[in-house]
Amino acid sequence: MGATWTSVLEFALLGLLARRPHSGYELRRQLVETPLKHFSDSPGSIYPALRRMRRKGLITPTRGGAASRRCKTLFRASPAGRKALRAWMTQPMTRVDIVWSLNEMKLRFALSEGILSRGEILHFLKEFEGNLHEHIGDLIVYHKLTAPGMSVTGRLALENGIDEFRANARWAGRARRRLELEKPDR
Amino acid sequence: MGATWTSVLEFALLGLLARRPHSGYELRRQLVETPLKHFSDSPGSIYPALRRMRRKGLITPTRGGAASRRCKTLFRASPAGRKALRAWMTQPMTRVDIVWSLNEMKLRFALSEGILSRGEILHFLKEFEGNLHEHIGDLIVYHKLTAPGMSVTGRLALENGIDEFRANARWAGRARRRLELEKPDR
DNA sequence: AATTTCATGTAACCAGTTACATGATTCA
DNA sequence: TGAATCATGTAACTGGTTACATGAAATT
Repeated sequence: MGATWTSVLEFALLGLLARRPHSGYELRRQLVETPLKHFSDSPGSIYPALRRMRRKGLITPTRGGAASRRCKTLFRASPAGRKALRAWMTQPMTRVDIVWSLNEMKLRFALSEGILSRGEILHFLKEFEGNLHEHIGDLIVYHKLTAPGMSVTGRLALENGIDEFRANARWAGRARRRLELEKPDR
Repeated sequence: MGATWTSVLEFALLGLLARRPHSGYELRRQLVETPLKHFSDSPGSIYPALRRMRRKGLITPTRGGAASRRCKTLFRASPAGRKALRAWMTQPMTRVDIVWSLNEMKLRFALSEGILSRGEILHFLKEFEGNLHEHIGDLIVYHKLTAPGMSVTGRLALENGIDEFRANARWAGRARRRLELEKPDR
């Protein structure tokens, strides 16, 4: 009871709505035009999600001034919505998240600017990198143990997974260093 | 009508059953213990999937000899199942698949040994690599065009995507070269 | 006037998740 | 005997997909 579940799609929408108000249509466009991190472009996912979020009090409808006579309903993140967004973004990351929710973790990062502090974003990257390295270590052990008995394509697929996680770890390191350099204070 | 849809999970199970008979429990274990490519370990996904596959004639129950008195029902891929598996694995790959079904493509590859010929597997890798390079090209263009207006974390997330696809492309090249070298004939 | 784009919905469906439930077999 | 593992199920739920449907505003 009371523990209202919020889906990843809802957080994605909430993240966009925390920056500035959007209509359902605009949100849909944003999601579709991003070449990464895919959600379906069908209205059948966005509009029901918006209704759910509204019921939960995460977003509130807004009148968009005289911007254009189209856009019937603009939404913005409510204070409760921002709070929920922050809570989602600052959840401690576990090994399980790396394996099962990698994309969700990346989404958290992608939307974090303006919501989290520089320090919190850096902390996220450190956690991300650490968990990735641990998981890569496990994968290498698993590879050593089981590769001999595997099919060649199975083994290659496993190596692909290791490569991918390594690319992520390297990226996290680079991203962290870049963030540490730029905006040196404040 | 007649166009029986088969989910990715079902193909994963079918791929395992094409190698050798398994019980539902064994399949579940196989899926869970693989550190990559995740499906849930709950019986609520495997057993209904097996029933669906059985209805479709993709698998047939088998008596596992006197291996052990446990395992009540072993399944194996039927000829129709093998045919469906081959058809799935040899589907031409599109750019869309790279973006929306990357994991499915990898699963196709991982299970392909013993089902596809060496030439077909190599062809898959070439298609994979080609599509990845095209997509990476698009992402770089998109990055150049939109990066200035993006948030730093958004831009970094996009770069993460590019890195990941690049890692996949490099892997595909290495895998292809390895397969071309070993087993030099036959 | 016709077409395209903007803009929002909803109804049906379905696979996968969660949780609950059961019973047999092996092991301590 | 009791616990852990093997082994298979099912009922309820839910979010996302597909497809259908509508209408207004802008563009041609």
